[in-house]
Amino acid sequence: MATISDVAALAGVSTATVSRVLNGKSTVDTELVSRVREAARALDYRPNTVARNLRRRDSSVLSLVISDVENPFFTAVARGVEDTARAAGYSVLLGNSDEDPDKERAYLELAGQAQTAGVVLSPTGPGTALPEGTPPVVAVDRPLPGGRHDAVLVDTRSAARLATQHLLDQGYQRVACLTGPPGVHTAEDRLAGYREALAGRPELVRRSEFKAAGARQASELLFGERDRPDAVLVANSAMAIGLLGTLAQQGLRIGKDIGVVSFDDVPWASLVHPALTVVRQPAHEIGRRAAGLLLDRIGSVRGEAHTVVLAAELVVRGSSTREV
Amino acid sequence: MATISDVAALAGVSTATVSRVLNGKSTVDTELVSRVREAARALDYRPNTVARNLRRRDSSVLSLVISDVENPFFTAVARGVEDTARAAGYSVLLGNSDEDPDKERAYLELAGQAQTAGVVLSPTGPGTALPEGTPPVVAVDRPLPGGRHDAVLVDTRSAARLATQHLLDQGYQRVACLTGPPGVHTAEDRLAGYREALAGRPELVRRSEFKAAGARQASELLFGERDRPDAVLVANSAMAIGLLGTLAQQGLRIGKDIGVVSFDDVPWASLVHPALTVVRQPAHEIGRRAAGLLLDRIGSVRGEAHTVVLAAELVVRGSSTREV
DNA sequence: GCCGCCCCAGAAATCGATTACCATCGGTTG
DNA sequence: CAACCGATGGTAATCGATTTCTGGGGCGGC
Repeated sequence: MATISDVAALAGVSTATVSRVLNGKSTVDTELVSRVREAARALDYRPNTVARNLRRRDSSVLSLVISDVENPFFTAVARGVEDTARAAGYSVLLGNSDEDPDKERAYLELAGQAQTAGVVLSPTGPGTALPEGTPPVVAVDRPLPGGRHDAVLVDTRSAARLATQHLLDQGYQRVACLTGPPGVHTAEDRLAGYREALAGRPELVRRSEFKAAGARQASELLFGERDRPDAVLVANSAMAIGLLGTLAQQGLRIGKDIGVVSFDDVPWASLVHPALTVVRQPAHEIGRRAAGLLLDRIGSVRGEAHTVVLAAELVVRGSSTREV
Repeated sequence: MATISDVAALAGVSTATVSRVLNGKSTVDTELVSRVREAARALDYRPNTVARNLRRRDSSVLSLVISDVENPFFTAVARGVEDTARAAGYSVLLGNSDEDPDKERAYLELAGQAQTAGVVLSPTGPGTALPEGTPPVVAVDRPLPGGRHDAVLVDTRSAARLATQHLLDQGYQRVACLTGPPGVHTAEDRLAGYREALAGRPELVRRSEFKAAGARQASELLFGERDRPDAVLVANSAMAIGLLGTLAQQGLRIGKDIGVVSFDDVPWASLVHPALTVVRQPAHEIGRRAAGLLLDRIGSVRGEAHTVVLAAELVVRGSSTREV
């Protein structure tokens, strides 16, 4: 790879001039400008971003650290982040923390040490701490403890309340909630909304990881018991897969014997029969807003932390409507 | 952030000694070792990886450039890459080319300029060229033109042939193939396998992007025509969503009126009714093998290009079996 | 005609690490 | 006893860019 010195030598100027021409920072004689451009083209010169970042002490790369790349919600968020970042001339480097605080920490360290300009982060849990030297952070989906950082969240509690209320309105009597691990903010929030809607009725709560396998196990236990629910609110799409597997195995007719509402409007939600009622979260917009906040923050470090809360939408389909 | 000079000053030694202690490259007096370690701890020192990479002219980061983060196949590949990379002490930076050659090129440039140690790439198409300065590359899913690079592929052609044969064996007469855009290797390969199985029977081929919307349109046209197929081989899971949507709309009973086999064993394949027959590709293993090859290549640049071809498996479920 | 100012471009410092090279010291060998 | 050797640690070069500093030349004002 050609370096800036090679270009300077070929053009017969100093490296300072080459840099000035290529960055357009200062006026340079047009004759020299064309000599430099010519030389750069001839050598197929590309600036070494490592050297540039070292000197400039920043870079035009955003880190995106998400808790599960295999979750369609987060990949949609990732798309949103990428779209606005690219529009602003930034690239996005994606790390998958896999809900593991150690991996998360490793990626955050990398984000700081590699001098990325900022981080969009979906924190694994309440224990998430930012290593020293971490650039500006915007939390998505879940807030960071301390509340000193920008965040883009969804009013998932209201959504859970409305979804539960909807099941009750449809005549389901005994609504269960299958939510995520204790301490995970979204899991607790959805549970809280569920409880609000129950308004004193007896609750029926099970927890598992935000994965299909865990939800499968949890729901098998739930439906193996005497006092079965006749409806379930399930906290994400992967868990819905586990739940629906169990229901099929048990021979329960969804929408009749059992009502189901899931979080996240995945593409296949309309393909199962009956189609799945879901809480649709504006995943793409979450990503776009988060990237927007982050770019603002990078532009000027000052200012209060902003928290944006977006609304979720209940999309009613067959899985929750009693076919009378 | 503390720098190596701060540590050196606090420990009363030179930066060279600090570096030697922290990298264990050379023997250093135990007294100095402990002073340095103490100082590093006291200052919460973390080496600046940008500076380190500049000097060492490499890094322990792998780039992963995939063509669609929202495609479960590629996210599973990504998990595989990440798993082996992390085990070897590497981090993974993920870029989403979104099947767009320009974005792909931008990420490849970044991979080279940021001095990542290597790239795992699913090329967007036959036009993919590697910019000068690109580190070692392993292609996944689709080969790179020229054949001078390592690759991990799937024998998707045989799989397509077997899948088509399976549909014919089940008594379907008029099997269509809904595949990806012209020139995309996997699209062509699957089409070729389909044609092999047809063995001269009249073919019925439609193409669209590897996305649900395109497949939906294409299949609406396909089923709007006079001479409809009675079975379809569809080239990926996103396209299957579009196809299944059309079939439901048309009131066709899957597995009876119409047989369906899709590529990619997504989690929801068993949840639709009837369950979807699929070609299961070993996505996670593809990622692991690709990262393995890449790490080998990074270790020693010499050697022939290796191409690993993995087998895919036909998983027969209800969507392709005539319920007699 | 002289002084000061501005503009431009080169020289050199800088970012923060690694590492080639050299100096010192204690001990061993011929 | 001189020459040598290995271990150790400091000095300074280096990676490849950006940016500050500096100096020379041209031009306007007095």
